[in-house]
Amino acid sequence: MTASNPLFADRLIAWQEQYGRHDLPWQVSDPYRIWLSEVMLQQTQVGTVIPYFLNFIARFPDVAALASASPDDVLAAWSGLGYYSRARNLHRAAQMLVNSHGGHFPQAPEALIELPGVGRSTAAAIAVFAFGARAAILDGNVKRVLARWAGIEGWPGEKRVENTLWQLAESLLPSSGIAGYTQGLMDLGSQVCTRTRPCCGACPVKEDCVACIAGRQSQLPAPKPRKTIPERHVVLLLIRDARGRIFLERRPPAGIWGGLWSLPEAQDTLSAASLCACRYGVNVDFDPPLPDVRHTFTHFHLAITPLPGAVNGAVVVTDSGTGWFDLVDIETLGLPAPVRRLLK
DNA sequence: AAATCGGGGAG
DNA sequence: CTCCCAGATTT
Repeated sequence: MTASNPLFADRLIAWQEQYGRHDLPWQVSDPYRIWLSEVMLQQTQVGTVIPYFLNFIARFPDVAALASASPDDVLAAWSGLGYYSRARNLHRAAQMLVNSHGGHFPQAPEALIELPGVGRSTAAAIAVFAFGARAAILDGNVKRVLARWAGIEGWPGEKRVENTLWQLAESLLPSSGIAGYTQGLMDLGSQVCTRTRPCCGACPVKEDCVACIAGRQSQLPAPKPRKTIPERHVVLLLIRDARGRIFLERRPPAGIWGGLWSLPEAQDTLSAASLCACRYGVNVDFDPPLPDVRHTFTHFHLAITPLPGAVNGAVVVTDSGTGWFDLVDIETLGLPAPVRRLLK
């Protein structure tokens, strides 16, 4: 049902006609402008591309003009867009078109993909918009739309996930109205099915969207797995009083270990004493730090430096967010696992 | 500060 | 094949 639902394309086409974009400067029949826009849009947003596009076609109105331009002039027209290999590839491709294709664009995606700077998705987009070919695109917007609609798990940068998405994209193609459908996918991804806070109320395929139905819009598509999990470091203070009790502090309600009793936390070993005096009104003599303890969370590593110390003199009365506890009582307290381990 | 984006090129 | 990069922009 999902992989071959004809209604998906029909709803998208109808939505695009009413709500999609129809007046972009590259929504023309000229393959040159379509190609140029697709390359510019590869890593750059529509709003940024428009002025560059207009300037570019003013300077280089067709393939022949671009092919005969100097590399410096092409780069100059590209300056500010970034990813300058796109401009160099564009220039090379224009010369290939003039020298090997009589200045005309080949129509098949398999031929278009031979041009430098044109990959599978860009080749399909050109073939669709310029020649009405029945081909699937898969850019970032489309990946997001399809991953959400079909509930495809995993990070789309992963080969397996990307293959699944390509397969799905091919299977959803309509038998007619390919240009409106393709434009609709792009428009939906950029205007409705946005990365954060998608406007699902305005979506034409919300009725059978897995992410929308399950409320999993923020989880699909899965984000890129962090290669290096961030490393954070804290100093946890093991403060004892004369009776051997340990000083604990209740953590703020939100954030890590929210609301749990925990050891006081310092930025570093040097600032610990002044922190205790200032914040808790106690004078603490600290011993040398104990060896670090590592604890791994889902999204970061935490290196804990345990810093033992003892209060000298009378203990000042504390507020309800802090307290002195006997080790036996600590057993029954809600403590973060690494803190509990530390206290043993 | 970290993620994003499609294609090319290196390994 | 599988990484890793380019760069401006967004979060």
